[in-house]
Amino acid sequence: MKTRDKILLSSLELFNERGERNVTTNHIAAHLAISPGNLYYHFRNKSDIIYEIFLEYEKLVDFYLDIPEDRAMTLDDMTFYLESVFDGLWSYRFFHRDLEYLLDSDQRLRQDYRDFTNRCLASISRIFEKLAEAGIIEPQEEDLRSAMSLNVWLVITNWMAFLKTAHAAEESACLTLTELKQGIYQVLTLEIPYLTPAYRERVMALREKYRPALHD
Amino acid sequence: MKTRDKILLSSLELFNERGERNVTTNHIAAHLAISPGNLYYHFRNKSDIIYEIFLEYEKLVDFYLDIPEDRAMTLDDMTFYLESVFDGLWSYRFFHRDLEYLLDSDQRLRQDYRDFTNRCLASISRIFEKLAEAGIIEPQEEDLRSAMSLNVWLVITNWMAFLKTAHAAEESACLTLTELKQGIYQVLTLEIPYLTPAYRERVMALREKYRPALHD
DNA sequence: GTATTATTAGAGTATATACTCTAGTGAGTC
DNA sequence: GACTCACTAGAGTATATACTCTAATAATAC
Repeated sequence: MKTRDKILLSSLELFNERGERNVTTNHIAAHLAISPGNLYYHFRNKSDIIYEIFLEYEKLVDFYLDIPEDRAMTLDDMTFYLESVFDGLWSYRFFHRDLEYLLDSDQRLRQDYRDFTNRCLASISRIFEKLAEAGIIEPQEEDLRSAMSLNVWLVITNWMAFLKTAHAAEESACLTLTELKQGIYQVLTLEIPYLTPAYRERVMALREKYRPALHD
Repeated sequence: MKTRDKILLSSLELFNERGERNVTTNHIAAHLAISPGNLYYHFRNKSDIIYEIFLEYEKLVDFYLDIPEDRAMTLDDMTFYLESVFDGLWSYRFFHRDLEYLLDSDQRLRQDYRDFTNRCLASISRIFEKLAEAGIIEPQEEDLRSAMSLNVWLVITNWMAFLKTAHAAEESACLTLTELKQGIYQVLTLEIPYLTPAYRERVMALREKYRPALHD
């Protein structure tokens, strides 16, 4: 594997584990057993590394949230979207943690992230629309749909932060993908009142699968 | 005013303006035109300053979320809770921005914040319960009520972070209390499906007051 | 082979950061 | 006037951080 790619991979790993704030370029170089000079040969600065990682993240989520327009939406589709988005969130979890600081340090990233958010919100809204077309949820006015989409986005992107702060121990590492996916339970909670009678039972059963084991 | 109090006040001001990460103890001292030594005479370290500010924040929110048990809840009460909580969030807005890092650096704070969260969640849940007793919303099972409360908490505590990232310009300073209160619109969106016919119109009208002016 | 280019090591730098240490000052007490 | 004690100044320190510079080595092109 190319050094450049190894740097991106290690950076992501360290950022996720310890938080971007606690990971310096020297740490990254040391972790790879290369020199700082080498790292700076491949990247102009730390922001550039983060920016490239964001581009990967963006690509992944855009791929997941691609909505097929040639057919109706199924419950399986919805499950896939939820699972995928939380997978993506997990893989790039450092990103949302220090988001504000990152955006303040890199205007390119700020603009791109803004566009990214808007695309995600549009996708979520489109998913709601197609779920309604498929008779899974009741159709809603556009106003309500976009406000709901925004709430879904808020719950999704901040679920992990909540989990981390709710944990008693400092070992942030003990957070698991399974726990993260309890976020799906929270998202489905938002949908409950809008479910059609035909699908209510099935969605509730799906939701039950993600119920937190023990609310500590 | 005592130097100690001035330090707390200036710290809060600078933290809110620039973010805790961008404010050093030297900055704080310089801003007050006192020496670093002076600052460290009053506080053992930066964490201690933050911890004391948290205690203030906690006290304020606990005060706001005190729920009178001797009478029924009104719509005005609900409006008061929402307005107050967003006011508190605004006054201590630096806190949620770097929350994870802050909790990692101070175990005392982690434990206290955890308890604080649980109290808030309990209050939100209790508010829902009393809103149901007052016939404003339909009563719900406890399970659903706590999941809903958690969603409300997520929307409230992360609304500002969302606003900051959605803004195109870097001037985070241009964020206003008015914009922040559009978060109330989002919270009320969560309640819509549960409103009783008797109150639906009134709550919807209330919600309309907080509607974002222009969804840019 | 030779020239060129891509890659790497590793020492080094300017600056910042949280925090310490010593030497006071000034207001009140007896 | 001597003493105490809360408070303050300001220089200083150890460490960290992002990043640079030079020189060397490996890979590739001709």
